[in-house]
Amino acid sequence: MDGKNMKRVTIYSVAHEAGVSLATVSRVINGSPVVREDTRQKVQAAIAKLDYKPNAIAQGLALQKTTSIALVLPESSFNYTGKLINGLLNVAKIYKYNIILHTSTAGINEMNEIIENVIKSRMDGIIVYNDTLKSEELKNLKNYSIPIVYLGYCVEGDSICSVYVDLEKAIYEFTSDYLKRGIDNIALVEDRKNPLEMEVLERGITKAFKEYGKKFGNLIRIPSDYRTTYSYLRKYFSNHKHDLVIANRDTQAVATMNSCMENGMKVPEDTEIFCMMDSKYNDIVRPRISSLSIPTYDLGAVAMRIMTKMLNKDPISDKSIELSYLVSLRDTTK
Amino acid sequence: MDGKNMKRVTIYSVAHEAGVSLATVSRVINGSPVVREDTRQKVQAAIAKLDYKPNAIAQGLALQKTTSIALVLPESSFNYTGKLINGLLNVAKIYKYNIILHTSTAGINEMNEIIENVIKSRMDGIIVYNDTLKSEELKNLKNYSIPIVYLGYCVEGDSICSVYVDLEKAIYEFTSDYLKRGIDNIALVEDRKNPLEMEVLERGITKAFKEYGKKFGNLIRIPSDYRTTYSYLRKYFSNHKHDLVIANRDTQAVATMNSCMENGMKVPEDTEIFCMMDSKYNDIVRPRISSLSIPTYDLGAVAMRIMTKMLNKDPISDKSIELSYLVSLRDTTK
DNA sequence: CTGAAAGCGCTAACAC
DNA sequence: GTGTTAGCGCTTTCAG
Repeated sequence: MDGKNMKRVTIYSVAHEAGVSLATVSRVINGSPVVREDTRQKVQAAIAKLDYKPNAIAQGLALQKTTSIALVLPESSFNYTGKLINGLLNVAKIYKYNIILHTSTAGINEMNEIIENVIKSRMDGIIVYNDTLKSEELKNLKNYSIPIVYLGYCVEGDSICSVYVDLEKAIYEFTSDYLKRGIDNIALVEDRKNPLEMEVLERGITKAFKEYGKKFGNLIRIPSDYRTTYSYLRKYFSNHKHDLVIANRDTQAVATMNSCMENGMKVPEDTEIFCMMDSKYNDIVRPRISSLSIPTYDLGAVAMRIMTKMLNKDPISDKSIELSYLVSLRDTTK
Repeated sequence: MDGKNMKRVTIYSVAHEAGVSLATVSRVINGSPVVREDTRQKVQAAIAKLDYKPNAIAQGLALQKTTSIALVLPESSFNYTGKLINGLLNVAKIYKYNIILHTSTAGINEMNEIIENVIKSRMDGIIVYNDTLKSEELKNLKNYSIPIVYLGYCVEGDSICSVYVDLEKAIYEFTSDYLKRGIDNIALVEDRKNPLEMEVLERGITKAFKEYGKKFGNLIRIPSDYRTTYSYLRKYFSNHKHDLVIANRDTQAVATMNSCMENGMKVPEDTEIFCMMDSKYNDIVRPRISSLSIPTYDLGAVAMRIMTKMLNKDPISDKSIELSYLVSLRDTTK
């Protein structure tokens, strides 16, 4: 078959080839039960012969739906959203949905651009991860009454569902356990790239301290003139010492660990280290860093599944789904 | 504005609101220079008033193009394709192209499914990373004369361009340098997940050995009954020793390092370690692993740019673009 | 069970 | 300059 000079093969070509009307062809394409068996055969033969592929664009126009959904992620987040994407894609594949990938840079106002695009392209839905979407933009999106699945936080709303892990509870429980044992020299390393997540973590840890009649004061802020977390921590730990240091991402946890060790501290004997967001590297690096294990794959898979439900207008028992976490204690915990 | 019960706003609505014909509205949307300034104003006012967004699907139908291109990656590859995606997405954004993300599992024959989808959705082009696409499938794709950009290897063809780094040359040069110094106890760790890449590496290293009148024989195969590379290497290095061990991905390099050290070898004194595919973790892990630095971001960016050229039918000076690499020597090299 | 025809929203000749 | 009209490829009443 020579694609180059070939006339486009449309539903008309098939209809003509099979000697039926295009309506009939449409019926067999869509598996309508009314068409007689022998005509179905004829049509299918014609389809095969011409190698006909229904034009999804035209179908989209006629049906007012695109079976495409937009996925918006923070730029450069693939190190920790990789499994999420796999989960999402795998169930999207099952339901025949296409995923259009967008990334947004924190701070830069390109989210509205993305929304514009999503509306113009008539996406059936949009899945947004984390703090990529500010509430004003969210409101903007609501005007178009497009189904939204929010990943990472619990967000309530009309055509919004969310799938998340309660990080506030996680860090609250984790630190409470230390406080109970009288250990309160606990520090939290700032993650400059995820301000919203930081807020959540700080809230959780503060709550734990308050319950024990104490005040949390060891948020290690990384000054903006330091390019990397490591370069600052290296200095910080030369004259600071904590019993437990909690970091958000694996890179920050490793940076913490390296900084401590290079300043002569023993891990975990002198300071324990804990990482909020697990990654495969936590198992690989020595000593292996203890961390929270979050079902990232499931986050994506569940998000996509609930999206299909919204699109099918299926009843949704729970508009916000909380997934549970595990604590994986490894070498950086006593 | 109440999206729910609002009538769809189309080009007709705008035309009516502005008191012009839909052709005129179409002209101002597409920035045609012929329309008079005051009517343009009228139309734009109407567009703003109605919050009209052109339907990209209808445009796609009329223009026979979707401004969408498919990106096919190996499943679970996001750890090392993350920057590539960022590069791709950033230039796609500039040219207003949407990226539809697909993943394919090695071995499983789902590539044809993806191709089917790509054709049905009338993607303008397809960008494929690495060994995701076998030659038979590639031939299949050629029937549809859809522009293809192949990432990772040099592939020649009619409507095919490729962007790649010559890994064979890289490993050839790197090992040659050792051989020149008389060091020939060099081993290569198998990467079960990237068979095609392994072939390339083996070819390069074998060539280097041959040029020095030697034979390369230290390919460390990971038996299939071992779940992880590490679990096997752990055992392997209890009775093997090499001067230099080369691994493909960072995880394998770290696994190698851990295995060596846990078997009492000193790195790099006893054995040096080198990693073919750089990642940010190589800088973080201690000792820091020496590696090849590949311009992953550029791979994506260049691929997308050349794709736009193909789509614009711009003249393309070079259908296959080789990007250069750097060797980053860190702590695992003497 | 099948066909005819209207419509999905937009573009692009072609008139005026 | 602007309007008219014929597609783009498909779905879906509505007849028969």
